[in-house]
Amino acid sequence: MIFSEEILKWYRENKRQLPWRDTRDPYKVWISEIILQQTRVAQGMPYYQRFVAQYPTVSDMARAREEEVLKLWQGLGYYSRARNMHATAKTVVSKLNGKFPETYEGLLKLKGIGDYTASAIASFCFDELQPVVDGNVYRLLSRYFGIDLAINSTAGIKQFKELAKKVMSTTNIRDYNQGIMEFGAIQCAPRKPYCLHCPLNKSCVALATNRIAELPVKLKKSKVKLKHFNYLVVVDANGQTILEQRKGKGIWQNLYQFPLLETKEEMAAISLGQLKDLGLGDHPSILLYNERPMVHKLSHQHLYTKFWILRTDKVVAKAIPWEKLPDFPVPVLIADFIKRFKF
DNA sequence: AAGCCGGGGTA
DNA sequence: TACCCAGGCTT
Repeated sequence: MIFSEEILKWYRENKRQLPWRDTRDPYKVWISEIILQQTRVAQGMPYYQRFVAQYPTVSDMARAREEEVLKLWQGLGYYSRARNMHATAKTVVSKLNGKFPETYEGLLKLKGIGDYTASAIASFCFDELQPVVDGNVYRLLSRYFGIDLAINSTAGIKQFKELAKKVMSTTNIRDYNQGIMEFGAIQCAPRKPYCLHCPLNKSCVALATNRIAELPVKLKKSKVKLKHFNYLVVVDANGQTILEQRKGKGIWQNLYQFPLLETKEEMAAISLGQLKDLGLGDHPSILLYNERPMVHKLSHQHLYTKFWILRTDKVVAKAIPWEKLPDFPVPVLIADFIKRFKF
């Protein structure tokens, strides 16, 4: 049987019921695709439900404040997705009359929509003949066709896209694209795929040559960097604390955190001179909350973190009541501390 | 072309 | 642990 027919058949028999599969509304499909970038379905599902409930239309999202969108996104990671999503909602409303573009080319111009996401929305909503090539598709194609070209090299990206286009269905691109990703995710899983009862096992090159475990090939990723974070948790005379918004380029852009001292080495003690003009007076008490640094692991950084509790009998200007903290979008590292810290 | 950007699930 | 996830943007 033809490759695409096998995919479609398998999909009909094995598809999961997912809310964004019941609609052709590009707004909802778009939300689901942004959320699912580098994110498993199980992790993204509750976020999808919350975003659709909170913002039923693109106008609702466009009207929201970025902080509110980030708060709803809190815990999903890769926060540029949320910022770009919000910016695109505003663009669609202000420049496109509230309507999403209906072509791959048009969608590609929007912030946060790259080749994969433009192909997904164009094919799912408008039946445009564009193949989707996500991590699942790379894996399936590299194994089935026995291709050891690195999937994240420039040549690999180009070749896999061409191959995906060559083997795609031209009669039901919507189900086929959903199907090939589902097949890769469930049947052709990263480790221990179910080759024994795979409908493609008669013609899979990797299986025939015993290379399932070696494919796909991926270029090595850069090394993890170690950083030392010292958070200054102020407790003032009114039991209020200080939060600052992260600006600039790095991680957690536009999220909030306690005032931060980043150091080259682990810090043993804090002197009054390091308290960043927080307005704590001359005699705050300094207590180290965790003697052993907590290690917060991101994919590219390991953050060795200490929380320093700074109590003062002064009233600190612009301090925030502890009960207001849940209103602010914060990294998981900060949210976990807030949850555990009782003062 | 390579680096950067989160957090969580899985074997 | 190491790898991966319905990737995209910046340098």
